[in-house]
Amino acid sequence: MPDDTLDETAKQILKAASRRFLHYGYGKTTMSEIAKDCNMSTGNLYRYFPSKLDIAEMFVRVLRRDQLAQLRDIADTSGVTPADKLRAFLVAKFQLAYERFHDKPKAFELSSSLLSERPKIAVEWEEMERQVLAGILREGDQIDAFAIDDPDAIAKTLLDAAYRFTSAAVFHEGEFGALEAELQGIVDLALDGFAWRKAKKHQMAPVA
Amino acid sequence: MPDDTLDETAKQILKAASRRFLHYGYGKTTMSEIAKDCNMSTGNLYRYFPSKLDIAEMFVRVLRRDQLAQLRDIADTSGVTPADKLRAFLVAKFQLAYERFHDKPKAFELSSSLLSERPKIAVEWEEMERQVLAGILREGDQIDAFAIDDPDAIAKTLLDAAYRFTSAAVFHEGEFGALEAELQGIVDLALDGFAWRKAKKHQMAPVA
DNA sequence: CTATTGAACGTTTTATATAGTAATCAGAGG
DNA sequence: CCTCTGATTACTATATAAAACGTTCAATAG
Repeated sequence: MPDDTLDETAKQILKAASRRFLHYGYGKTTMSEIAKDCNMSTGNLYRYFPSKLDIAEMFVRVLRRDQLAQLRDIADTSGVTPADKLRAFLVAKFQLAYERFHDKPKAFELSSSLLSERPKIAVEWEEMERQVLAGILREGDQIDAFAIDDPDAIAKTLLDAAYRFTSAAVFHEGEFGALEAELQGIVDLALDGFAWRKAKKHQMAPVA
Repeated sequence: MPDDTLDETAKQILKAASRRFLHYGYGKTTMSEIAKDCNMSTGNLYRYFPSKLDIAEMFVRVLRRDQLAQLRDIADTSGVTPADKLRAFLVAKFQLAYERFHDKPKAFELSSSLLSERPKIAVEWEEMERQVLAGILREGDQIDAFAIDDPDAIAKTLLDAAYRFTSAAVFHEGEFGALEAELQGIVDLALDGFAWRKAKKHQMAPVA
């Protein structure tokens, strides 16, 4: 959504700002540089964005929209078991956090600056990602792969359990492969937990 | 161990420093203040501790020794199922981290300062705690409550899964009760995972 | 010889002055 | 009217000077 409701001038500003944000970082990019890149005055920038931070927010929103789309793709792929989707979802989320921290330091700095000033945005994203994960769980319940009462609560639990590997705020030390293996250990255990709950449900049903 | 190998003068220094660390924080405590409290010169402090940071390290070691003892007590209690021990262990670890962050800001600052300069100490403590948890798992395996191949690896997985709630480095927002409930959700799922593995093992055994 | 001192040293932290920046707004241009 | 400007303002960050700090060590005391 973010991109499309903007007029041409706003897009131009966003593009110029994005280039500088990625190259020099948020703190080292000035409004007058952005204005100069667009051949306009600093004052005019404020006709299109309320503040510098709002330009950054729009930029990060675009990035995150793409990442969320990636996670949705995983959830919507047909011919994959819910268990594999769950696994793929968490590994992809880990991979995104890992890359952001290790390979894209400027984007990481930008995200950090933004989220420290606008914490609600993080909550909003977490909520959206949780819904995608809850969708996978719900599908698993319907297909009878899992037995899940409250998909949203379980999604929260899974995200908590994977937090160490999926939160960009946590420092990721160690090799990618080693960290991924540890995450897989968590996923394995969770899937076995689901298997047990499913078995228990089927066993109980006739009794009740 | 830390406390006992020290002579009287060193204990006196440690005591004076501890009082100031807890009251004013590590950064706002100076070596000359500690010296004055002990009626000695700054230079003499260095006959008993190599540096200010080493005084802090000794102080925190004493704190942590008590906390580790608390966790060992949980593991060594008789008449409690391994599952309940596991739960109690993780909840206690969460509670310690929560208190350190919320109720003892100076101790938290001290820990942070120390661990940023001496990261190996954190690794050392994690290792010790993991061994205690692995002991609980091993007991569970022997009693046949769990089916666990590699207790140490599984302990690592559990600590990873609980990381969000047990790492002092992670900002704990929200009420204690709500956070504990989320942690319990993780423990529940993990225990169900163990139950499944146990069931699977018994089912497989006759076949092989 | 051992235990202690306190001035001296190099570094870090803090206080202050300076420069630069984000955001505003009265007015120019179309 | 509506769009845009750039000098102005209040604030923030950077650079510089001053104070404080951790640490050392030659000298002193017992």
